Amino acid sequence: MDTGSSLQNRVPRKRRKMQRVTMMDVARLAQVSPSTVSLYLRKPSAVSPAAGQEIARAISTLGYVPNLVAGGLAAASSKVVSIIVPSIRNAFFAETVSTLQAELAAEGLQVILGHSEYGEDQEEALVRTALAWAPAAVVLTGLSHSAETRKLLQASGVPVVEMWEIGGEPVDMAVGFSHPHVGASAARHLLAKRRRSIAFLGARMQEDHRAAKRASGFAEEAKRAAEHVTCEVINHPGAATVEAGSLLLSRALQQIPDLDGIACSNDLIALGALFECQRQGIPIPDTIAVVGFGDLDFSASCIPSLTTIRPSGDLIGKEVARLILAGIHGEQPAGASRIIDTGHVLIERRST
Amino acid sequence: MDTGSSLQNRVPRKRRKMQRVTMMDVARLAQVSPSTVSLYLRKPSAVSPAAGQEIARAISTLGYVPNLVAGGLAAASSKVVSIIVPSIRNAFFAETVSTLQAELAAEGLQVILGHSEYGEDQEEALVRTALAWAPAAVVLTGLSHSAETRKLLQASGVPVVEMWEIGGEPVDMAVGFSHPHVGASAARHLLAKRRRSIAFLGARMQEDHRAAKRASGFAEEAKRAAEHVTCEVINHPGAATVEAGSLLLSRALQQIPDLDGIACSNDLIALGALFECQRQGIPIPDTIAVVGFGDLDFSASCIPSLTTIRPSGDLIGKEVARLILAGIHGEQPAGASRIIDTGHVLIERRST
DNA sequence: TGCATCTATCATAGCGCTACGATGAACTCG
DNA sequence: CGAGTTCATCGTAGCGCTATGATAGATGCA
Repeated sequence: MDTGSSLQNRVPRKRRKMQRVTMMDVARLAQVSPSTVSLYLRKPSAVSPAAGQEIARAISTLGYVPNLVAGGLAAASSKVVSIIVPSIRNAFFAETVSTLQAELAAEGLQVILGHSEYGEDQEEALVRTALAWAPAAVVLTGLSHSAETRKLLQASGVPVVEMWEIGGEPVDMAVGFSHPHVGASAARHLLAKRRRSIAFLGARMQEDHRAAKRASGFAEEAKRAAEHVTCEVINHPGAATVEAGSLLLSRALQQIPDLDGIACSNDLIALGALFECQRQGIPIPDTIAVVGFGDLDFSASCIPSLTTIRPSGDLIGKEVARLILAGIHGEQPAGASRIIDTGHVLIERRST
Repeated sequence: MDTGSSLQNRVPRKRRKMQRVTMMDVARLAQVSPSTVSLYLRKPSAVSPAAGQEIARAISTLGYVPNLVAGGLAAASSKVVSIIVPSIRNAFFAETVSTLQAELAAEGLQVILGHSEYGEDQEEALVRTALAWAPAAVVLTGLSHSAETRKLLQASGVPVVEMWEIGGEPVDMAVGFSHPHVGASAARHLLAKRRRSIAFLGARMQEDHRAAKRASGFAEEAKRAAEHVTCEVINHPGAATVEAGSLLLSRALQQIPDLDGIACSNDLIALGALFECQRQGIPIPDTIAVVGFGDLDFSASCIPSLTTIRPSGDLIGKEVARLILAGIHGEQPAGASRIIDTGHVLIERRST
């Protein structure tokens, strides 16, 4: 209708706000074209020092902040890595996410976080929105996912790293360790300490498949290793907390009166068991030996100090970052190098 | 040069890959225009049931995943909330972030995470990249930021929530509690228990301003409350761990031989102190009363159970989410309602 | 001096989507 | 029965940036 009349040469005819300082503004002030500014931002060496200085000055004068959303769209790859963990409240994953975030941030990558709460459907929804960001990579926890999740990921063509578990076929890449082996290590250690009535105390194993695998590795090793060994697996349906550990120990004592060794699926549970023994006056390790998992903050300092299996969430984070960065820099890991075993270490302390 | 000759009607003349299933593809298959698809995605009720069904079918046939990067650019507001915490390894922040993530995810908002590691410069860099995503909101920890950070945030016009601290002037909104008050509560509790030689055990207080404020609130209350009260603040330069707690307790005993009460800036430190007392055969609370902070997982179950101050990271997360969502839905909180005091609760248990 | 080779810079076409305004068709009602 | 209203749908101009190829100048070499 109106052709943009009157005084203002810039009638706000169309579209939204135009507050933001854009690359155009910087270019105008620095007396260069927008492309040069863009080039300077991505590859400063390709721009003459004079122009570069001018641009830098303009950027700081205007307080320009590049719009990564626009950049991501134009470049068809946003500088984002999507991480999906069961829960960040879990110290294991907190450690991994923390390390991963730090490593990726150093390369200018942002971390987008999601919590699946151990639910496959929830994970699927998270993967869906994750992919909607055209991420540089997607990081998942474990190897168990819904069929739809796998399909989505495969179809997207985005690099995928599954962490904290190996021993199955990953969608793309995997960094972690074998959970059955962890369980087996714990069992072997207890058997070596001449324990014959042992139990695995776990929590939420109906959902936490990895904990369940540690339990079955434990049970199988116990069965294989020797005759006249009693072995039970006891599950607490709620979260893995110190309180759950106390409950589980009481329950184990009811089921196995001559209990002399336990492995816990988590150091929090082990700590709860320690406390419960102290309450009941059961000497550790004399009567019951305790092996934990996780080597958490308190495990070296508690009384008695806790024998535990350290999976190294830190190392997992570092390796995941390495794989992702390698992928971004063009190297396509193939074959066996797509699966990295970070192993586990049994740290013997006073509780066994 | 070449005009796009030969067999292929779609020579890859210009630009990048065009693999992705776009809204155009969906529109084509569903026999509607792209705008209708977009409308359907954002407001299904505005589209006729017939067209909607057709579109839904097309989406699932093609496995279409909308590109939020493009959407964010077009709408000038990406569906992202940037959260910057000192460290996710800290159980407090893990809890808050977890809750916040869950609440925001329910409204279709993604969380982008950054760790400042208690560094103001690092925080500034994080804020800069955070703003580069044109986020729907930015969430920071605490009220202490570099001048440049504040300027950046103010200039951006993005809603900002500072959490885990109130008692100063926020950039925009704040949700948290008063740290000096927490310290004072701890001091009052110890004094009420007739303790007269008390100490505050903290870690990393040169960087963790909030812990430092708890300490000074503690010291001031002790000074104010009564004469002939000895009060020391002892700092461990490293991270707040159980081990640091043991060290700090030993140090406190050296400095104050007749020590009879301590407040710890963190339950991990308190647990370390508990363990150290147990090792040295010091009865708790008879000889030394212990107050913690955080009400962590183990605090109710340890021996003796820990008197502690609960700040409720959960509640903070919920309130932050509420503020953000209100802002997105157009309500602009003003005045006092921009600052929410979540308070703190002292939970008395066996350690005092 | 003439022509090929660099180098620094630029113009421009999208990236995939949303929001705006417009267009008909269907419906209402005096 | 025609003017006004509502409703579903559409066409299209950007959002701010990057990547591509083009264009001048500067330089090299015969």
